[in-house]
Amino acid sequence: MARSGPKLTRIARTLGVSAATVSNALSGKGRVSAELAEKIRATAAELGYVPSLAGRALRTGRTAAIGLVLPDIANPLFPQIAQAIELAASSAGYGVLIADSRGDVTTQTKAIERLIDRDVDGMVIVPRRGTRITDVGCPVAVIDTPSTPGNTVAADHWGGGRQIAEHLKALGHRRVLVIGNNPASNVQNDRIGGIRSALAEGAFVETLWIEPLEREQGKGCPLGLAEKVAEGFTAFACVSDLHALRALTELQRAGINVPEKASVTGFDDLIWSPVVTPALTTARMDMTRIAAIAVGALVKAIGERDPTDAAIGAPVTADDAEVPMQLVVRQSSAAPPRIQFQPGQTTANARTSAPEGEHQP
Amino acid sequence: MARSGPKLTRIARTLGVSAATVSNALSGKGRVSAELAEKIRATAAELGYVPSLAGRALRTGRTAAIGLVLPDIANPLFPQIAQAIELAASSAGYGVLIADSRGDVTTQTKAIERLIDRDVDGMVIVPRRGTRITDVGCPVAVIDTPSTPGNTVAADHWGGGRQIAEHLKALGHRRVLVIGNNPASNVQNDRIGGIRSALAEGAFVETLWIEPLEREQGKGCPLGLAEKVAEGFTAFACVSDLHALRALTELQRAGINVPEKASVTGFDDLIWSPVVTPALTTARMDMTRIAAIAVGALVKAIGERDPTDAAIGAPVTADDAEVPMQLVVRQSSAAPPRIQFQPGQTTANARTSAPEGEHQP
DNA sequence: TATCGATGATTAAACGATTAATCAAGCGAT
DNA sequence: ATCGCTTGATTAATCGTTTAATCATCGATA
Repeated sequence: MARSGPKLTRIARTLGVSAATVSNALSGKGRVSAELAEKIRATAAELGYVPSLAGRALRTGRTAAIGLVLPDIANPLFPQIAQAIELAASSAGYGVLIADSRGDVTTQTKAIERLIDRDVDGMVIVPRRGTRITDVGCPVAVIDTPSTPGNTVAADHWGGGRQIAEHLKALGHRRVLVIGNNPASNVQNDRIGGIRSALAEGAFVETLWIEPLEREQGKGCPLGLAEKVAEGFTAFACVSDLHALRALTELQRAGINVPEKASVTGFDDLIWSPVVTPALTTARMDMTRIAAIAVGALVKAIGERDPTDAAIGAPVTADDAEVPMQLVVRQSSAAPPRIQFQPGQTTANARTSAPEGEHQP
Repeated sequence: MARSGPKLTRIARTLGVSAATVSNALSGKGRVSAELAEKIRATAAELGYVPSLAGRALRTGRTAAIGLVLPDIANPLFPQIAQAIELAASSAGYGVLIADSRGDVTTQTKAIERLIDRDVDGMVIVPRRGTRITDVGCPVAVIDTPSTPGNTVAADHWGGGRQIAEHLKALGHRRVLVIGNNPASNVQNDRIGGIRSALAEGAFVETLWIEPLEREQGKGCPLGLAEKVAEGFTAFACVSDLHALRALTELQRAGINVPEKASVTGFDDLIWSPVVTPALTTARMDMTRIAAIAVGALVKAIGERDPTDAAIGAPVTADDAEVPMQLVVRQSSAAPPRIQFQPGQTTANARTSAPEGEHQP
């Protein structure tokens, strides 16, 4: 209720015109003379007029609010996403309502329903791994991965995987262990696909899935990376910085120095990545751009939509659905130990990227 | 606009009564006979009636939405907080609008203004370190620390500090380095105060502040913990798990095994705490309870407030402003190395808490 | 000069709910 | 039988904005 501020009628009365004229002048819609419009804008600004969203919503059927649905709000990416979406939305004049789904599917449905009941104009959904977004009854932007059908916009996870892989290859790694969490995740599969494709010739790649392993051995169980090192693996390419962190500390704990004896890479450039020792090499998404595209497409769809009609179909589409990832090289990746080098390899090139100090045996 | 769903009048027409009666029946306010009320509720449920928030907001001046303001949305605690607040708010019938302030003070003010312009009924603010909440013009619940004036509810950070300290003391630690980020933070000061107070007799405590150090030596600089170990420090009590992680990896990297040669503790039980090796000993806040109290107090204040009056004064108060923290003992804390033990110490007791394997020299 | 069009502003209805004021009916007591 | 009170429901106003329809004015055209 615009906290006791001036209403439209207040401005109208002040200038001796009708409320409709004020509305027209401010929205630039009806027919208002230039000078009167200017005068109206001036006094509106002077009085600090802020339109009542409630009044407008009632009349137009638009609440100027969008919902943000994340599968797992405990996801460490959440801050990045929320921040980016909020920025994009607020500069487009939209508010952001959050919906928690605690990973649970039924809870997610409930959360979406609550948003609908609140009459959001649209929603941004980062779907839970593998979940298909059912028709929700308002425009929806989906941020998942380019290979997902119905995806609106996403980082080029595959390309990010390629970049990580190229980086490791250039350093001289030939036996790489890819560490993922759950094979049902589209994002993870794309990242891994990218890694494998870039490493296809001349390198051996194996994949370790954490979640199945933990179902067997219990949460937080060791991943057995020391054994993998013994098997000749020199690099651990993790599908998220969280797993990279896990790998890093497990290796360190086992006395395997990173990056001298083994390299570790992650994804997403999460908060701790630059802070740990050694700082993590990772691939970052351009969340600001992704959010801008998602919200842009959403707002466009909202504008084109007749607010009185009911459900609409598929998620909205954007012109630019694929945003490149950026490789961030830090200290957790370097050339593999000498003994692992294959004959004919350009060791010189690889060595230059290795951090100073702590040389290998 | 309750997406093409049935309106009040629709129910009224179906039953041949007036809209006012339906409204009264549903809200239980006016005078409606029991059987008619029941019939109305039944058909409302059957038709799937959802009241239009916009219509209601316009009439009552209540939007049933609250704002959530966090100083730094990149804060890794954000997911926990947001999740808890959202849960508490939604079960009280409120939606949660997020406001990003990117750490910046002016941006924070802007964000708060946007929330006001959106007519939130109240807001929950987790203030930036040291910031006093100016009068915002709607009820406000502040979550900071019990010692902050104007605080509504918070974890007992001091008590959490004491628990960490008691734990370390019981393990036998006598030289403890406390690691904080910024001395201007109320929360950090309380945590450190608690630690120091419990360690006052019979132990030596020093505090290391990261932010000042980084201003000198650059972001991500080493904290020099190996030197501290050489100086005889056996435990590093960090004011956040993020710093604990930094300390842990720096120590591991320097070849100092945790917890055999040095213990590391954190705060907040962040996402990675159970996952790293060794898993972090930490102190957790009961965010669910804190959020419930904050939102409860807020909702109460909203209910008592006359929606037409303007600014109100101080933040709302709650009966129970101090929620105890919970010590979570994991593998990163153990008895200090033998050589550090003071004569007359009950080493047996301390040893029992130490993890098996990897014995000290 | 009467008419047509364009221009600039006003009127009034509508969005969907809440609520104070009003009204009708039933019943007990005077 | 009438007055007054309670009960149960209706009427109508209201919140603040938007917008279709209307109206008045003036200049130009026939």
